[in-house]
Amino acid sequence: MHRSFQSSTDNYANLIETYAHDRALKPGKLLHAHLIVKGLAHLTYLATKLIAFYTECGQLSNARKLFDKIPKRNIHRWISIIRAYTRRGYYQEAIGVFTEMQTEGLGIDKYLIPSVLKACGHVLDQETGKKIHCLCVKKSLESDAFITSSLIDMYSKCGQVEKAKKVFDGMFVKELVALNAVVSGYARMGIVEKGLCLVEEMKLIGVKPDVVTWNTLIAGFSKKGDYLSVSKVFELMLDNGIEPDVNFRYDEAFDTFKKMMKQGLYPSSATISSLFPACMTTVNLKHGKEVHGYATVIGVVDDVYVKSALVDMYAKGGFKSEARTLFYKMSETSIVTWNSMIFGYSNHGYCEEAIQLFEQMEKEGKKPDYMTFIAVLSACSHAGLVELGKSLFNSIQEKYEISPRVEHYACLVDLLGRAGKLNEAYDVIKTMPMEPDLFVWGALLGACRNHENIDLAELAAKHLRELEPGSKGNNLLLANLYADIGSWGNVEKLKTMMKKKRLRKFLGCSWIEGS
DNA sequence: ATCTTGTTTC
Repeated sequence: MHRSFQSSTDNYANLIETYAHDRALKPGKLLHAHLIVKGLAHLTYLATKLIAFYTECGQLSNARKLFDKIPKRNIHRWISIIRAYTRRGYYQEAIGVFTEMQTEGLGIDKYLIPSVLKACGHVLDQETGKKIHCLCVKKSLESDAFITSSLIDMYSKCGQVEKAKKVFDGMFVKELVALNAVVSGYARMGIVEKGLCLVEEMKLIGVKPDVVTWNTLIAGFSKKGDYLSVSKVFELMLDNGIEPDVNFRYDEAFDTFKKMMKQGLYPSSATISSLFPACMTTVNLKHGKEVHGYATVIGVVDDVYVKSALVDMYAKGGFKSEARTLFYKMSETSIVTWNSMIFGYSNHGYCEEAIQLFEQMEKEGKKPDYMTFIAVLSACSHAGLVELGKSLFNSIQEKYEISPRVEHYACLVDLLGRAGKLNEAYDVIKTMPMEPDLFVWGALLGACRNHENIDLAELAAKHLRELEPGSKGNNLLLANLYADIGSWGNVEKLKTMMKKKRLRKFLGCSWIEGS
């Protein structure tokens, strides 16, 4: 190949990458046309870049068309489209293409497997994940650190933390990323202590935890409301010194947080990137702004994690304009940020805006994920938009090819229940493809109280007692319902039953800010 | 050379 030819294709490739990065659809299409005229568009090297470009712009059918033009046995085309899909969150599609590739008998590529496993983890596709695990064992790829870390992450995300741990135990050199993935699995299952133990254990053999490790632990303990452990982790973090990957003044940042925590201001929703639990769900804008200022001063405010956490903080607190300003100023958006905004709108009664933002995502070719639908369905629920909610629920699978999770069914039951369609809600529960969890029955019970349906309420309460034997809250809800309709005998019966079972009221943690 | 971990929940 001529040198000049080579360098001109390289230039084209770089240009396509730039357009992909900027999601500059029009210039990219023009360049594509130019390449066709020049007779260069068929080159695999450029075609694979164009596939990534179209995927990045949300133009899936164009990406697929190009993909179909490259000869089937060319491995680069498979790698390029699967990676592009995974990057943009088209996980189901990525898995689909991978399956296609297996059908073609092309075997597995060690650089491709991590992307596919990532996709499996995101859509909870354990079945494909396990198959890939088997293939990796067959091809002796389990010793590859990237593959092992990805396997661990996949099991961890699918709720199989013990399996993740087993793979981790088999690792010859313990990778930090793999450790973090296991810890995150423990956190997800609510057994963060195990994660902390593992971290301590790994420190003994020279694996140094990093920012991600600490954030995962803090997030895990915060979610459980175990603030004592949160401070313990903070102390540990200080003792260990953080690997400085960003150049700023850790000491001052932590002094502030330590001071805040001494005052009882614990971060209750875990946050941020390079050390910034920018915190507080019980939104205290004063401290939040302080942390925001801090992040600005030390120059981490543009970090996507930091900014997402800030948007979330403002959105949670109902500080609409602050959240919105930050959101629209973000150069790099993450699906989490969109979701936080939609939740923020929805939880503060701006349901119309929540739905509008969802529609805007669509316009911008941003693929919603399962969390987006929880957010937008709860907006419909609050606004009483039953029909819209139902059609959105159906679109999850049909249009977006995301498998509805138990959370979505809980939203649907809530939507129908609030609207008084209790029987329809119960039908959903009877026909849903997975076991209803406590949020599903909880939604039904709540609706039963508002719409005074004793039979269904008793049924829901029965299931809740089985799912959550230690809790008193659901029985209280039922007792309130009995009281509402004046069924005092039943109230007494329930009280006796609760006494017998010694159901103690949970001690609630609440934090009220002193002015 | 390409690939993996941390932010959002009814």
